[in-house]
Amino acid sequence: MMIEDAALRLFAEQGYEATTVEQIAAEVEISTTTFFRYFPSKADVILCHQDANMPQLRAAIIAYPPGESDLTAVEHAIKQVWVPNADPLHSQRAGQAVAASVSLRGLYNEMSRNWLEGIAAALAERRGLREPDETAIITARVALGVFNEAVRAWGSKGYKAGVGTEVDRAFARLRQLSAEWAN
Amino acid sequence: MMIEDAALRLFAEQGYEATTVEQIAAEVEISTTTFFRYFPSKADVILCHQDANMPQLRAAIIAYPPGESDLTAVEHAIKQVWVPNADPLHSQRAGQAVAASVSLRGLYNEMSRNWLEGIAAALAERRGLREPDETAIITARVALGVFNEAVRAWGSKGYKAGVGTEVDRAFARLRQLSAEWAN
DNA sequence: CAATATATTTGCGGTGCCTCCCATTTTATG
DNA sequence: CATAAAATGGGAGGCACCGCAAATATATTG
Repeated sequence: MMIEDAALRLFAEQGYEATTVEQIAAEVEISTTTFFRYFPSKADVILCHQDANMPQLRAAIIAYPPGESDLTAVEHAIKQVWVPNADPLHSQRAGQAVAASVSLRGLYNEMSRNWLEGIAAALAERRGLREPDETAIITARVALGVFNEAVRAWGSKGYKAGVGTEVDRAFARLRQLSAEWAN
Repeated sequence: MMIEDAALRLFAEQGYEATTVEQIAAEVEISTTTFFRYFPSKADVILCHQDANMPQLRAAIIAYPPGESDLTAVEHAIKQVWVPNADPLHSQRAGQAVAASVSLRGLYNEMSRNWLEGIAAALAERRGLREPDETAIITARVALGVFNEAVRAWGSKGYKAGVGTEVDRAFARLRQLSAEWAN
C-alpha cells in the first residue's frame, strides 16, 4: 500500500512523533480523512502488519503433535510461521520507530497482548479445553517473553543473519534455565 | 494527593476515557495547566504509583543470597516488597481502568518495561555483572510474565484474599512446568 | 507593616490526533 | 447512459498536551 510506504519513509527520515498524519496524507495526495479510513490510527501504519500472522500461528500450534510440550508447540509454530515471514528491513524500521516512541510501544504491547491471548487459546484448543487454563497462560507468557527477547537480540545485532538463530538460542537458554527452576 | 483521589473516583464512576482532565481539575478546583504540573499525563494519575516500589525491589533482589537461583531471588523480592504494599482497592480500580482503556494499557506496559530493565539490571548486579546478560533478561521476562499472570488471577477473583497466594501459585506452576521444559 | 523577591497558579493560543457528518466525486453495474 | 454503490474530501469539533506571559499567593526582608 502506498500510504504505508510513504509513512515508513517519513518516519525513518524525521522520526515517528515528528511526522504528522497531514504530512503523510499530503505525500500520497489524499486527505487526512481518507488516511484514517485506511488506518484506525497513526500507529497502526506500523503495527497492523503483525496481526496477519496470528491465524497461521494458531493453526500451527493446534496442529502440533500432542505428545510434545506446550512450549515446544509454540516454539515450533513461531519458527515455522513467523520466522520465515520476518522482513529484516521492515523489522528494522518498525523496531527503531517503536524503540523511539512511547505511544508506539503502547500499541506494540497491545498487539503482544493479542498474541498472548491467541497463543493461550490455541494451546487450550490443542489440549481440548474450552478456554485456557493457568498452564496455558503461563506457557504463553513465557514463550512470548522469550520470543521478544530473541527479536530484541536480533535487533541489537543489526538484524543481520536470520532471526531463527536468535529464536533457537533464546529458547535453548530458557530450557537450560528451566533445569535450575524445576522443583 | 487530592487530585489522585478525585480522578480515581471519576474514573470509577464514568470510565477513564469518558473523564476529561478538565473535569478532574474542576473537581479539585484547579486549572488543567496545574493538573499537568503534577502529572505528566492523564494516565499517570493511575500509574505513577507503581514506580515507587522499584528501588526496594531492586535492593531486595541484590541482597538475596547468591546461592539461590535468579528466579527465586525475584520471586522473593516480589513477595517481600510488592505484595505487602498492594492495596486491593487501588489495584481493583486501576485494574478495571487499565482493562478498559487502550492508552492506559500502553502506559502500563511501558511501566512493565521499566520493571523488566530494573529487574534484569538487579539480577546482573547480584551476580557482579556490569550489565544484564541473556540469562538475566530471560529470567526477568519470565518472572514478570508469571507475576502479571498472578495479578490477573487475583483480579479475576475479585481482589479477595491476598495476592501472596496467587503469586505463590503462579510461581509453583512455573516450576512445575519447568520440569517439562528442561532438556 | 510594607516592599520586594520568589514560587505557584492560571488563562490563552496553538498543535496534533482523531471522530462525525454530509456533500461530492469516482467507479462499477445493468 | 442512467443509476446505484463506494471512495473521497471538507469542515466542525473534542480532547490531550505544550509554551508563554500575566496574575496571584507566599515568603523574605528592611
